[in-house]
Amino acid sequence: MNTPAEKNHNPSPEHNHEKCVSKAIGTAEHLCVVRGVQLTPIRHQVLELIWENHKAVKAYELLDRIKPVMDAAKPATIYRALDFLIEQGLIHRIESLNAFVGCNCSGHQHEQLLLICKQCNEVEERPATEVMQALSLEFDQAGFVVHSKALEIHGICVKCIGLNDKQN
Amino acid sequence: MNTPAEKNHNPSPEHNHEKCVSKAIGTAEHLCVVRGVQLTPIRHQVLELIWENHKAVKAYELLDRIKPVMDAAKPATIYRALDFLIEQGLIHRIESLNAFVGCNCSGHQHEQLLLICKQCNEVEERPATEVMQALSLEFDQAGFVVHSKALEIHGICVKCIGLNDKQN
DNA sequence: AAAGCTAATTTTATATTATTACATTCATTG
DNA sequence: CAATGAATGTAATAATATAAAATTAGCTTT
Ligand SMILES: [Zn+2]
Ligand SMILES: [Zn+2]
Ligand SMILES: [Zn+2]
Ligand SMILES: [Zn+2]
Repeated sequence: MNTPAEKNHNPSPEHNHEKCVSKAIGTAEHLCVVRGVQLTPIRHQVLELIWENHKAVKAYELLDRIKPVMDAAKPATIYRALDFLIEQGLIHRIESLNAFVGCNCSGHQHEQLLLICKQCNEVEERPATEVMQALSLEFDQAGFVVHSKALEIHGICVKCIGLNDKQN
Repeated sequence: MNTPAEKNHNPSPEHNHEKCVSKAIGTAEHLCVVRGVQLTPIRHQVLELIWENHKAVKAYELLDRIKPVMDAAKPATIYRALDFLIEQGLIHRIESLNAFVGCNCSGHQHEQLLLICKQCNEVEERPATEVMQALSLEFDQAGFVVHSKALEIHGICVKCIGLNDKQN
């Protein structure tokens, strides 16, 4: 496979991804202890796979990737782990892609604006405070009581624009 | 079937739905002529089914509902019609539900805020100008070039809140 | 009218995503 | 240790969506 999404495999040098991972896993472990829920080996495994990079990843991709380690894995295995991680706010489900991505705001305000790059498939999470405020006003005006939000934007991220420009 | 989503089947008296339908179908016919594209019988049929109400409707529900009239209908029949209607901006796809709803801003600005009621399943489209402006700023700050937006809010609509309150 | 072209449709098959149900195992605690 | 509830294993299937090839219908050109 060599789709556009697979290009740019190496993160930019100034991005220390090991740090991202250790922070995310550390936070997850801590939160689960605090909350008295179990970050079991399967759940831990899935969370690590999701955090291999900042790209949106599909459930069945995760299944394929976990099989070498856990031969018994079935769809339900993955979906159950994903459900748990979503409940605990450790990952986001991207509705418009049927895909998942690690959340790096875990524990704080969780419904962020997701900027999803069509070219590198990376997802940037943004608090977008002004947007959220404008949304609140809108809900008040409409008399609408919010339970959950999916705010997903598709386009080209700043890194890919830079790369594209260089190529010309 | 008698899920919560099927309650409130009668639109409020002040809502003349025939008017909604005739406006939507009229606009669609007009736009297709202007654009030199064909609103074929199948596409027209599907658009009418979608406009039976303001609720989100699933592709396979449409398939079931169109079969009595068009026995030959298959998934591809529906999905092609839906693709066409989406391309022409005549309906919205609701990513977080895998469902569809008529668009009543057809021809104008198309990416609106969708307020989706969990109780009655109706979808309200709102231009939400302030939100859109705040979003634009956010994209500029992020250096992100937008191709498309999915702005979907789930909760309880003002009508259902009213009904719920009366019941207490 | 016949041939050629294009958009739309039909048909069959299959891919992808997600859930259900039930049996079993594991961890915790009384 | 036994009871309990949480988590996992396993199989089957449901729900959503697309691919590909053959056919048809409506035009255009000759
Ligand atoms: Zn990173
Ligand atoms: Zn990118
Ligand atoms: Zn109406
Ligand atoms: Zn409602």
